[in-house]
Amino acid sequence: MREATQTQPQPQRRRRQTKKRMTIIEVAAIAQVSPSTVSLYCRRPEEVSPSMAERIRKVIDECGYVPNLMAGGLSAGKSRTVAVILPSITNSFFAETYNILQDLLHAAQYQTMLGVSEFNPEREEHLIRAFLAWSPAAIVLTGFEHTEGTRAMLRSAGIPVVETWDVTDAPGVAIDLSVGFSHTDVGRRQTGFLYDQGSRRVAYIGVAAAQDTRLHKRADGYAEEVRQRGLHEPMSLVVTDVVRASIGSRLISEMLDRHPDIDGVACSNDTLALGVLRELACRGLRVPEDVAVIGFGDLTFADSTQPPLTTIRPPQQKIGSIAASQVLSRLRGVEVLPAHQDLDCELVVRASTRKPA
Amino acid sequence: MREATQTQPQPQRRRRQTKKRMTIIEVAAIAQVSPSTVSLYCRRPEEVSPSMAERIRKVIDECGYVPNLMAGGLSAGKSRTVAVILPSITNSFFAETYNILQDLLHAAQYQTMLGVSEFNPEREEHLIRAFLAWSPAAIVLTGFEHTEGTRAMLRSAGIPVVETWDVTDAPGVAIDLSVGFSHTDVGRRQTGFLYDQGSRRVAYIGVAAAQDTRLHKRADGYAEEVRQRGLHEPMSLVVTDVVRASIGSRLISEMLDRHPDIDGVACSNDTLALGVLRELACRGLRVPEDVAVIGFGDLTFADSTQPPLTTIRPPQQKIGSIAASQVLSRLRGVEVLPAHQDLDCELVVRASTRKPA
DNA sequence: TTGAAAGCGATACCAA
DNA sequence: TTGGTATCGCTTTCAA
Repeated sequence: MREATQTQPQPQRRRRQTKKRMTIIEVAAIAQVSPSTVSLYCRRPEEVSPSMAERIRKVIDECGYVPNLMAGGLSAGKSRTVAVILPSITNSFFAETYNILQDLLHAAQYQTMLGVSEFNPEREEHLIRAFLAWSPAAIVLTGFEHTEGTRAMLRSAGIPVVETWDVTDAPGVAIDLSVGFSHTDVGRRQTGFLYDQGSRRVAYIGVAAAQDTRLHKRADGYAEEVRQRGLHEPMSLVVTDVVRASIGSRLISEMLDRHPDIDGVACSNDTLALGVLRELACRGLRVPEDVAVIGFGDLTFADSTQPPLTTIRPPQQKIGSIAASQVLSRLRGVEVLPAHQDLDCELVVRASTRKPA
Repeated sequence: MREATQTQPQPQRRRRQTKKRMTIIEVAAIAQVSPSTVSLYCRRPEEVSPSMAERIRKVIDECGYVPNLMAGGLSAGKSRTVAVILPSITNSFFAETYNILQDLLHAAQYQTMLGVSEFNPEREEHLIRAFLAWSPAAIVLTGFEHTEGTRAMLRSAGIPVVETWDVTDAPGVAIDLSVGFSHTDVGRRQTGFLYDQGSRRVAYIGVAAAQDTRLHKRADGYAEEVRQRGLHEPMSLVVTDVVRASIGSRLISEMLDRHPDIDGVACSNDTLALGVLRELACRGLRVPEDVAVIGFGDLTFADSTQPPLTTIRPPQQKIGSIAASQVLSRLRGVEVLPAHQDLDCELVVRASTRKPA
């Protein structure tokens, strides 16, 4: 409801009634300097003389002045914001990457905006479109799988783009910068390790959102390794579903029905592996004596499963810190080398596999 | 590097050389309407005549016009952004709340900015200060524990504030709106259920960041219930550390050393409970026959531990959806009732506890 | 229903 | 080093 009358007409017609935040002009007035100087102080304090700096600092502190980033961004044509898109943050390894990224970028005075795409490229495009309306200074994505629309938008946006959690050799695949690791290698390594510790018939099970190409690469790595060893045909079971441990139980059951003689299982994910361990225990199969199990992710529970889970630990934090430094270097105009970083995963050997010979 | 000469002086001096995004003025020119009309169409299409709307829509689609939200926000004095602060997103129940929030707010054309406070109120204050520079339309926090600075900033910001994941009776504690559940009740319920299913000596173990007051409330609920039953003194072990399953093993060991006769354990967290299960198995104690175990969180692995874990499931998604609707109602000027929602948790009974009598 | 014009609060160029 | 001033792109009165 509005007030029916106004006692006195305001000198300027007012557009908003809320108590307004302080502006740079008011700060300048109180500190008895020009707004330009205050602005300069806020952005590059070292270029202002110490005496003025001190005067301005005091006023800002006392008044609790918070600069309006929208005004600044509009004027500068860009904002101190970095958009980050992750496929998922629930019980996944990606969350840790965001934590590090947020910390590092925040320390450099950049805000992060997080979008969760649920492994869906259309959703990702939608998120990116929304983010671009904020003129972000840079954007961090997961993987190389994007819609054409996404690629077009990002190219014409002319800002640094970092794609994470995967690598590519093929030229022209990466939009700009990238940091990640080879998922094919992960699949090979999981599988190879199972053979090395004595398994002779190794299966692969996986669950993921339809569009999780990284999972499929890991499964491909499995198949390559199996073929190279030449002991049997690949036996893999990869389904599209939400990742729940109970699905691991279901999948290993199915696998055992089809191939009762397997003695090793590589899983696309630790959560899945947990379900596998449980199902094997229920069936009276011993781990690792009858069936060895290896996971992926090294999630927080992996060291306490029964038996503790051998797994591959992706460089979650390193991905975050390198992505941050790539972004920051680029924004500072420093050349980023290498533009594409290929990191290593760590094999964490626990009790769900035997000691390799 | 700059161009050495300019063939013709530009009509206006240019400030930036990058290819610029399309503006509302250009859209208006092409569609042969005024910028005001385009703006109106973007915000309230129904107030524009169908013929004009169609003309504008076509131009926007064809040109891929993306409005500059910073300009809009600056002009309107507020942005279509909602800041969300969570204590943690790695292997925690909070992540799911963010997913739902993001979805619902996005559908209503609001962006979310996520900050992770790591359970640290100072960090939270810092994040909020940074967010406020974007003039968010609303802000969603976790818990009622904030610094004085935070409370002051939020009060003077004059925007809807929703505090989540906890409830309070005390007047003046909540800043504005809230939605959550009673952690004391959770502690009581975990404990009560262990008694009900036959345990006579129930212990509590917990791990959390120092400032996680909600965990302490759950531990308090445990103590209350123990005292009410009157069978023994409370036996609890709550430490400050990162949440890893292996810590559960350590804590239950310590507990058993001090109190070898316990026959029930309530855990502050499922991850912890996993470590407990493992340690009990290692010691040859049967679950639930010798010691019954109950967790909190119903994380994705809880149905596949050995044995599957009885636990309390917090209304993660409901918190997110109610928080979103509280925010949206308030922003639409609708009165939000009730302003403080007290939700129920669900007891999920699995095999780590006996059947209650 | 449509349009003209005055800001919104910064930045960045240039001159002093 | 400091300050004057013209924008940045949109929203919002208010008048037509």
